[in-house]
This record gives sequence, structure tokens and C-alpha cells, in this order.
Amino acid sequence: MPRKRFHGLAEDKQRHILMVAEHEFADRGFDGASYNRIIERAGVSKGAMYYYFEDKEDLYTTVLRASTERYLAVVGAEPTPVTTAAQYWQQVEESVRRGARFWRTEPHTAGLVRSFVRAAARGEVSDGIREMRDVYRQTLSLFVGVGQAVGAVRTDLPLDLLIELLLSVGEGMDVWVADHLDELDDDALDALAVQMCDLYRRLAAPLQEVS
Amino acid sequence: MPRKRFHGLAEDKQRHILMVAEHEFADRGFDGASYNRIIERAGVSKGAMYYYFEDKEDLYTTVLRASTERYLAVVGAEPTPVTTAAQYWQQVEESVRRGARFWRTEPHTAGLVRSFVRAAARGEVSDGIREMRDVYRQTLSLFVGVGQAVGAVRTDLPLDLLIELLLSVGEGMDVWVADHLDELDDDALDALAVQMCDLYRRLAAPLQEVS
Amino acid sequence: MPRKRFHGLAEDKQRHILMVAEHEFADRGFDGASYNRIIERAGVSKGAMYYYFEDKEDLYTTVLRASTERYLAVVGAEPTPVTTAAQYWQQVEESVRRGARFWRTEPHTAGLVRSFVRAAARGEVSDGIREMRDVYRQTLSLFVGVGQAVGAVRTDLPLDLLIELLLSVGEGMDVWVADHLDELDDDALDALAVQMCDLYRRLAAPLQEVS
Amino acid sequence: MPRKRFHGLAEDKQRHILMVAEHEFADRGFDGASYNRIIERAGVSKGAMYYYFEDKEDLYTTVLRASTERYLAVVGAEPTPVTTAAQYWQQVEESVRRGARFWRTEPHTAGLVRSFVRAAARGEVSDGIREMRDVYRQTLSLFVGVGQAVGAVRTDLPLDLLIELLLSVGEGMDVWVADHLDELDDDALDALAVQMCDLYRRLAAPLQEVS
DNA sequence: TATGAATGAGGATTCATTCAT
DNA sequence: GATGAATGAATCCTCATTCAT
Repeated sequence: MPRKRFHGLAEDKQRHILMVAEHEFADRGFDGASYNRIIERAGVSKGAMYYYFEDKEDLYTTVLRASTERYLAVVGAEPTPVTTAAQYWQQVEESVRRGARFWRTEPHTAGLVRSFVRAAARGEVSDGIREMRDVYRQTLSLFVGVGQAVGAVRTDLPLDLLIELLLSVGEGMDVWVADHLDELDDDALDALAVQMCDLYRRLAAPLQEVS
Repeated sequence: MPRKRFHGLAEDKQRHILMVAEHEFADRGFDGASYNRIIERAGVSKGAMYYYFEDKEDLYTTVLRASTERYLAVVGAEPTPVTTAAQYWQQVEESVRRGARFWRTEPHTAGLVRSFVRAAARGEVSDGIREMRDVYRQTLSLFVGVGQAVGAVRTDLPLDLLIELLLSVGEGMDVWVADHLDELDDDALDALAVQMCDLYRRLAAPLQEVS
Repeated sequence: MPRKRFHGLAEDKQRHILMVAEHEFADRGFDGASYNRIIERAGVSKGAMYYYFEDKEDLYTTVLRASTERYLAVVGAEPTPVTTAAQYWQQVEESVRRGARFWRTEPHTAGLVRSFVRAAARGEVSDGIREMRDVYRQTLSLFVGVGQAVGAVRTDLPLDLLIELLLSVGEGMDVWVADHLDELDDDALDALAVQMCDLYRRLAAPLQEVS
Repeated sequence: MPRKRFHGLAEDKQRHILMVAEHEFADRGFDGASYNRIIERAGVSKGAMYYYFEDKEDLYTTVLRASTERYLAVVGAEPTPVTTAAQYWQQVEESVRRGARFWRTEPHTAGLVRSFVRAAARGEVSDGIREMRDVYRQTLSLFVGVGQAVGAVRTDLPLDLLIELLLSVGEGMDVWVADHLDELDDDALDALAVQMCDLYRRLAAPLQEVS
């Protein structure tokens, strides 16, 4: 039972609560975040918060879902059909570029997703969080599958390992960008998106293409 | 960091305390770990623990330092001189292979390092933890530098970004291996080490070598 | 007790609400029961519930009253006139037998009454609950009085003590039956009713009859 | 793990804490009792209380154990050997008489035990509470067994049913006495003890002796 | 050197009830 | 007649740390 009467609230208030929560979760991860602090900062009574969300995790997954939706809407949730590897990588590059722009406009969201991916990798994860993780991975699987179909992506690694690697290298870039956000202008960010895509390609391309 | 006091203890006791702490930190990360639980399980008095270690974080960095030392002793803390890219990658492959074996024999340590790398990426990190993180990175820098000297490693990316990426992809492999440890025998692990090295090479090799 | 409002509802809805409440109260006692949970499970709005019933206790007594009425309707709320001790005990035995059958068909009600009798014995009992308790006791008083009139029941104990004892031993049997309900078929239950009656008789008979 | 460092405290403080807890548990039962209130009234810090007792239940069982020990020490925890039914009942009467005196001197303890027996009958009981309950029942079993051996106690009922009944009727008397404690002087209490014993005898004696 | 008793703020969550609509 | 959003005190329990001995 993910969420409840929360969506009856004024849009402003909804956004405010989710934003406060996003900050807290992004900064400190799920375990480290204080539900009390979120409630206090949101200016909501304790009872009200438990009226909107079942528990801490429900709020977390709700925040995450909203962020994911916004992110995927920007990046493109589904791959468009391609027939050649070149087309495929071009499509990827555009996705990455759009994603990079999202980094800029919503740094907190990026931080949230970062903390989530990390937490989700941890062993003892609840159902709600696992579910969200799987959404992410399945979206990525889709893209990888299309790439394999046109011979753009290697097939010699277990699929879940390949996905783990792509996620990791994405996270690595993400962390680095977060650390250097102040020094990067739009052009630099665009250049990084190209680099990012190149990295994906290096990791994922079949052997013959690389050497 | 009053570690002199701690190191006056019998080696056995030292090892025992660090082992208990390693377990807890590996399982639950720094924030999630309970200092009380560590103290209780170690069978040490509370006062004694606060006599040996300044606080939770001091214990954490001490544990981490010990693990790091053991790990680097196995993997090779310093690169041996090489003159060609081929030699360089061979050396890397051997390091990775030794590292993979370490994964096997000390899974808890691997888990600890995993949780640490994650925590260290987090924003508000204390001095002690940052210091430990830098030890890791500097060691990696050394290897990367040698690779660049012999033309085995690209120089078109900021050094810290390249290191971040290598760490990330290593962590990704690490997570995947941890999830599949039961299904992997020694041969499979050796094969993965080769794969791992290939991944590093894909990421780090200069452009001309890749395409 | 604004029960008129409640009784304006469709009979179906009334029954449903009372049934849900009966379950909750039977399972967890008055204090342990959650009014929120009852409201939720009944599918009634919070405001409506507080429109039908003054508060948690009002619902409790209402549920209890309904159960009591059904129970007494089966067992026989009023003693029929008898002239000999033998007739009296025969009447009691039949009442007990009917009561035993009620245990079978409405185990939840039995559980409710059990939890109620216990709670009622507790010190700080509210007026409403005390009132309900007295209904039970007065009905029992009636039966005891008839027994005393025909010399079937002892008169050497304070009436309220005798009633307390009869209730207690009934509760004891009740608890035991609830624990063994699975193992008991209808015949066994009938035999227990006879035993039950014998126990009442042992406790309540005048001295000369016993020894 | 029942209790811990609690017994290192000054006897006075131990007694004080247990007394406060006994009051609360006696008045409101296990579920109804507030651990916070006990802590506050005992004048102890929250952390200290959790240093002495693992949790609420640990305190409860500790209080109960202490009360039980005091009670059984007065009543006589083990039956002395008897050879005739008459001797047996005489022994029981003396036990009951001693128990009645205990009622007088420690009414709170009696209340505690009352609330416990009730809670223990409830379905979902934790291990610690069940264990305590079994201590009570086994002690009673011992006495019943001796009675059966000399032909003083019936053997036609399941043992656990017989014990349930004896406990219940004892509880009934207990409740009545608690309600009338103000009106009863020592002589009246002694007389009640005799009555109590008679009631036990009525319930437990074999058939031929009764009719 | 070493002990372990003591602290109290903080953790997430549930509660019966009120009241503006 | 009826709704359901909102309340905030209360629940049990864990935390890292201090300090008198």
C-alpha cells in the first residue's frame, strides 16, 4: 500500500513536503534521515504526516517515485526503435545529455537517487525499496536489450552484472559531478555527457568493436 | 586518535575487538552500526573502549586502517616499475587477481570497504573518514600515474574523475560478486578477475588503443 | 449514549459495525483494542462513528449489550418457576447446555464476554462498563435467588461472593474450552456442559446436600 | 535473558523500583501499564531503567518473580507428605490460611498476581510470561498430585482443566476480598480462608465423598 | 589503567478525539 | 446527517557519550 490521501492536498503543500523529504533523504540516506526532522521542517503535525504516509518508508518510496518519474520523463523512459549500432549510440548519447541537464536543474533529486542506489545495494532491503530499484533496473534492461539486438552491446556478460557496472560507472560520474558542480558551466556539462556516453560504450561494446 | 593506548593491548585482544567492529560496520555501515553493540560483543567494558578509542569514528577509522593495510599488503601497495603498456596491464591483472582472492578469504573486510567507500562519498564526512578515503585514492593514483607514464592509461580526463570511475566500476563488480558469492567457485572467480581487468582497461586505456 | 442515532442505520450496517468491533474487542480487550482500526475495518468514516457512538467505551458497551442480549435469549434470561431442588438443577443444566452450544456457534461473542468479565473486575472501571457488568450479575442473581427459594442453593455466603465464584468457575471452564476447542466435538461439549452444571452444584449446593 | 545488573543496586532502590512497578502493573495489567510512568515515578533516568531491565516485559517478569517467591515462601512451595485425605485437606487449609494473611499484608502483590493470571490466559503471550505462568501451575499441580495420591482429589477431569478451575475460583474469591478489604477484620479473613478451603474441596473432591 | 552506572535526547509509530466543512 | 483532515501527547525503546570511582 504505497501512499494514501496525500494527493488530496493542495499541490503547493504536496510539493513542499516532498521537497523537504527529498532534501533529508538525499543528504543522509534512508536510515540516516530523521522522520521527526522532516515532519518538523515541513511544518506538519505528526499525526497528519502519518495520515498521509503509512510510515517512513512509504514517504521515501513516494519521494523516490516522484523523482524517478520526473527523471525518466526527461531522459526518455523507453528506447525508440533503432536498426544500427551507430543509431543506438546516438540515441544513448542524447539520453545521457538530457540526463546531464537534469543533474543541473535538480541537483537534490540526483543526490536522492544516488543515496537510493547505494541503499538498495545493501542486503536487507524492504519490499518497497526493492520494487523501486527494480523499476530503475528494468528501464535500463530495456535499453541494454535494444543495444544487444542491433549488435551494439556485448552479450558475453551476465545481464545483471552488465547493468550493475553501468549503474556504478554512472554513479561514479554522478558523484564527481556533484563535487565539482560549481566549476562546471553548461558547455562543460555537455562535454561530460559525451564523455559519459563514451564510457558506457567502452564498457558495453562487444569485443571486436573495442580492440 | 589515541591509538597508542589501544596498541598496548595484547595482540589477541586487539584483533578480537577489531574483528567484532569490522563485522558490525560491514553489516550496517557507519551510521547504522551500534557502538554499544560492538562494545558488548567484544566483551570489553565501556570505559575501556572509550579509553582505547576517542569515539565511534575513531574506532571506525582504526578498523578501516587495519583492513586497508591487510588488503594492500595482499594486492601490492606500490606499483613495481614497468616500461611497456603490456607489462603494465599484466601487473594490473595480477593485482586484481590477488584482490579477488582476498574477496574470498575475507568477505567481511570486502564488505567493510564497500560500506566505507559508499559512506565516504556522502557529503558531510568527518576528517578521519576523509583521510582514510584519501589513502585509498592516493594508492590508486600511484598506479594510474605509472600507467600514464608508459602510455597505458589515458590522460584526457581529470585524474580524480578517472579514479572515481575506476573505484565505482570496482564497487559495481564487488556488489555483484557479493550477491553471487555462493554460485562462484575459484575458477569462476579467477575468470572474473580477468574480466575485471578488462573492464579497467576499457575505461582507462587511451583512445587510440581502444578503437 | 447516543444510540438512537446508530439504530437509525440499516440493520445490515449496524450488524457489520458491531461484528467488526466484537472481533477487535474479543481479541484484544477494551484497552488493547484500537478504535481507529475498528473504524477502518468497518469501512465507516471517522466522523460518522463519532456521530453514532460517543466514544470508544460507548461502542464497547453497545457491542456488549447486543452480545448479552443474544446470549441471554439463547440461555433464557429469566428462570422459569420451579418447586423442587431437582427441578431447579435440571433447569440449570439445560441452560448450561444451551450456553455451551452458544460457545460453539459464536466463539467471538464468548471471547468478548470473557475479555469483558476480566476487564470489569479491574479497579478503575467506567460507569458504562460497570452498568453492563451489573446486568450480567443481576440475571445471575435471579437464578440464584430461585435456587435459594427451593433450597437448592446455599444461603451461608454473601450473595455477591457466591455470584463472583460462579462467574469465576464459569470463566475458568470457558478459558479451558477456548484452548481446546479444536479437539472437542459436539458430544464432548455436551458432556462438558453436564460437568459444568455439576461444578456449579458443588459450589452452590447447601452443606447438607453435599456431605 | 531475564534480568541483569539490577541486583547491584542498593536494596532500598531495588525495592523502590519494584514497588513502583508492582503498583503500575497491578493497577493496569501488563499492556495497560506505562513503562514511562514507572520510570518517572521511580525517579530513575530512562537510560538507567533500560540498563537494569531489557525491556518492559523483563521488568514485569522480574516483579512477578519476586512477588511469586515471597508468596510461595509464605504459603509453602512444596506439599509436605501426607497419607490420608483428612491430613491432606488440613494441609491445604493451612496453606490457604497463610495465603489469606498474605492478602492482608501485601494487597498490591495480590493485585499483581491477579492481573498476571488474567493476562497469561490471553492468547498471544510472550515466552517470559508463559514461563512464569507455568511456575504457578506446576506448583499447583504438585499439590493436586499429592491430593490425588491419597484419594482426596478427583481424577475424572483433565488435570489442566481442574487446575484452571481451582485458579479461577481462587481468583474469584480474591477479587471479592479485594473489593471488601475495608470491611474485613482478621477474624473474618480467617473465616474466609476456611470457606475458601471448603470451596476447593467441593470442586476437587471425588464424587463419592461429595454426595 | 580501567570500570560500569547513569544520562536524556532522540528514534519511529499509534492513539482517541475534535472540528470546520 | 456526515465527512475526513488534523491534532499532539503518548507509546516503547536505542543511542553515543560522560564521569565518579
